[in-house]
Amino acid sequence: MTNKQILSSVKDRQLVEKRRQQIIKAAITLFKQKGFHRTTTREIAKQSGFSIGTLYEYIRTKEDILFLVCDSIYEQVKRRLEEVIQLQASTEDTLSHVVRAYFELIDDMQDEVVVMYQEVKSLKKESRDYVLQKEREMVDMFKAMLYKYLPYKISEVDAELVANNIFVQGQMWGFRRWMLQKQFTLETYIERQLYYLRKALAVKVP
Amino acid sequence: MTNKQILSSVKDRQLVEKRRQQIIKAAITLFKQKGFHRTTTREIAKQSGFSIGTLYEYIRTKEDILFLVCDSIYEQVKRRLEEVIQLQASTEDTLSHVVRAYFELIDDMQDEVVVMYQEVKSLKKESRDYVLQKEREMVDMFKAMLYKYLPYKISEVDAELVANNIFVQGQMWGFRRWMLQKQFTLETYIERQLYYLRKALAVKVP
Amino acid sequence: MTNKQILSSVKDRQLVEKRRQQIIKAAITLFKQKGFHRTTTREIAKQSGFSIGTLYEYIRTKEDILFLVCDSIYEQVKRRLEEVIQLQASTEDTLSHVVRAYFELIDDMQDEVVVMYQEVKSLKKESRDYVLQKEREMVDMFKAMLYKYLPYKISEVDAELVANNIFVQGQMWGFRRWMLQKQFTLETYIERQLYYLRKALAVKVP
Amino acid sequence: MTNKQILSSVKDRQLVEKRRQQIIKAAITLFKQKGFHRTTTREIAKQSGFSIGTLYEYIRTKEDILFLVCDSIYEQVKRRLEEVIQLQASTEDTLSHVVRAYFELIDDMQDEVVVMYQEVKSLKKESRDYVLQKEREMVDMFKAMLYKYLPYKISEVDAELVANNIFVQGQMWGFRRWMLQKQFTLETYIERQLYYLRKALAVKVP
DNA sequence: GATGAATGAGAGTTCATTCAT
DNA sequence: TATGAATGAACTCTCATTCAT
Repeated sequence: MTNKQILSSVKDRQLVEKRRQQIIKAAITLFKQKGFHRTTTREIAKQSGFSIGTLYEYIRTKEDILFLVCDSIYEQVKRRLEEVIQLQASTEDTLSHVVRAYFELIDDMQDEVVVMYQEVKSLKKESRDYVLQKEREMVDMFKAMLYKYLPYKISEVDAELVANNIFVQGQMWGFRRWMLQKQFTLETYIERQLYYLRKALAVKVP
Repeated sequence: MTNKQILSSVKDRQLVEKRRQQIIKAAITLFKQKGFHRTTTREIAKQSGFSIGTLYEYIRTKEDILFLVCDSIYEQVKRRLEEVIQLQASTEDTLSHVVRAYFELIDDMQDEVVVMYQEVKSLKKESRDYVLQKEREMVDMFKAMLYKYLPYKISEVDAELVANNIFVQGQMWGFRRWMLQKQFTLETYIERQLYYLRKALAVKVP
Repeated sequence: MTNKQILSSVKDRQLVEKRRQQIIKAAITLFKQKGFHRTTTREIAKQSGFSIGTLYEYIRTKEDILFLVCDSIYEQVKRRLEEVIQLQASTEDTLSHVVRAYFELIDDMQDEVVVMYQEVKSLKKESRDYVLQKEREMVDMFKAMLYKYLPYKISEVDAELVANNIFVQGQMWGFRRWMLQKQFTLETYIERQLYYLRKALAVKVP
Repeated sequence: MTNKQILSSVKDRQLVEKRRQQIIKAAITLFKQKGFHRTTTREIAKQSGFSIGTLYEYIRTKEDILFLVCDSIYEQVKRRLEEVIQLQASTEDTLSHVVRAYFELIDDMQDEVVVMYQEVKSLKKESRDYVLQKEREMVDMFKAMLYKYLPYKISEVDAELVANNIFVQGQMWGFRRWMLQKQFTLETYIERQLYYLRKALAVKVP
């Protein structure tokens, strides 16, 4: 799965993987600055450290690059979120720990996250659906946590809502920096969001 | 303010205003379908009902159109939000009423809202800042409401946070339709968000 | 029919016609020198006397140019052949007159004819079929003449064969110059071909 | 002669010959489908069964491949024509036999012949002249036959004309299939062409 | 001898913008 | 004011050819 679906004329699977990481890294840097549409394939090639011809040995169209980028970021975020959940799995107040870890993760991958949310919509339906599936899965992780760690039974609809709220509040930290950063550090942001989350969920932990 | 800053070679102020409304309407229709970058000025002219030459009598660059569109939408949303606040100003549980009205407004202007949030980032810094100022003002309206109607004194930081949360939950209804619509109608969405909002704010109203 | 099927973004029909004649003329000149594939659209634009952008206001793809060229040449050859037939319609030995006129016509349009036969095959099936239909019609004119002016009844199969032979002997004069021109002038070529044609058809005229 | 003039970095003469046969076979297959210009060297390498690198060990440019192909086909046609002439050399009505054999040969090598005539023009002058020399030689064979087997003395000019006509009528069977095949089988085509040829030449044989 | 990754000139095409009418 | 033909910079993508392994 993942990159596999994008054809490359180069046979060496390892090399393909390496080159694609270079492409992704370069593309994120550039998309961050000027967005997908204003970034040219030549610029991506140059930033990747090879020629335009070489770039096209590893992708077929410019859209492929966008897909690679979005897919890679979603995959990373999701993987890191999974790791966190696995680790925290037995602590008390796991909910808070995971939400905190999620917000930290977003902060850490800030640039990537911004790029991703700005550009997924430029993917054509098929690729977009594929990528958004991962978002669905992340929200589902939050739902699963709510079911598991809440001291009472939450309805499915409410779990869906709260999970989405958490998810979006994470994005918000990436996206609305320009508005939030005057008053919040990551730490205060997490702390206050958790405060209200616990109140909303009537969880009394720490 | 607003359009005034964009130069037009046509002198008749009224005509300028009329034509620009046509342009904005046409552009929103098209941006909704294909986004700003994939829409051509020719298409906008055609959809507006006049020639490409005429289009350029009322704007100077393609970016101007984007600015016109974003500015117009923000302005509308903001104006409608102000109206709502004015109207509801004396009811008990004004908070709920306004939030509800805001969510309904977003639902009503769904297409415009999506277009706006997808494309503001394509504006160059200066125009973007100008437009985002309106977003700041909207958030401030929510903050003002919290100060005014909450039965206790909320800290500025918390007001900022909650106002942003409300604001973003509105956007969320416009943006995350693909994820939410299986389980929510506008009514249930509003109802459940308000439920959690009240719990978080420890407001016990209805 | 003809050009009509190729879309142009320019509205003025007369202008379209005029510009396309320029394009056709330029393209023939260039195709003659280097063939379709080795000629660039930029070169065609330049030779046409306008910019690359303007070229693309009158055609959509490079293939369109090839179609325009082939179609135009076939149309001309066919039209001139029809005129000749009309004019000669009552003379005795009309057959010889028409064949002679046809050979002269080929000689006159030598460059065009060579270009046409070299490049039709590069058209995609649909366009090619459309153009070749005109060749079919020309052969049919010869067949019609054989039926009408031969002093005996020729079978359909034989009419088909002889008509094709005449047609191809015309092309041959355009195509095989490199081989024929050492020994033939147009006049001697026509004279000897007609000599053998009459013998083959057992027509004794002049 | 022949391939010898095309340089190869590989020393083993036999291997060169073997590889080139592979290349020629692959190229004909591909040129038949998409023509010379639309076929890439990579495709030729793949179809030949080796890598692009290896391909370039046996040729220097893409044009070399075209030359190899054209030359090889001309050589084959010519060789087979010579064999036929040798064999039939003593029969009465040799003329008919050879012409018949020539038409059958064309039918047999139809694909190759079509490829060849479509693409020779893409060779650069020098190579083209080299290849066309073989065509000259074939026409000369027909001329020689006319001198030898006609019961009267034919002028050189007429011999040239008739030889070319025969030659072109052969090509015609390869090239104008789309027009001829509704009414002719190879057999009827040969039979009717011979019928008219004999009448034209006033040969009364069978 | 064989391989295939790398190269980059160059091709076709688009589209924001201008300006004469 | 309105029009739309003209422009050309800029973009994506291809492919013949090379060369280190």
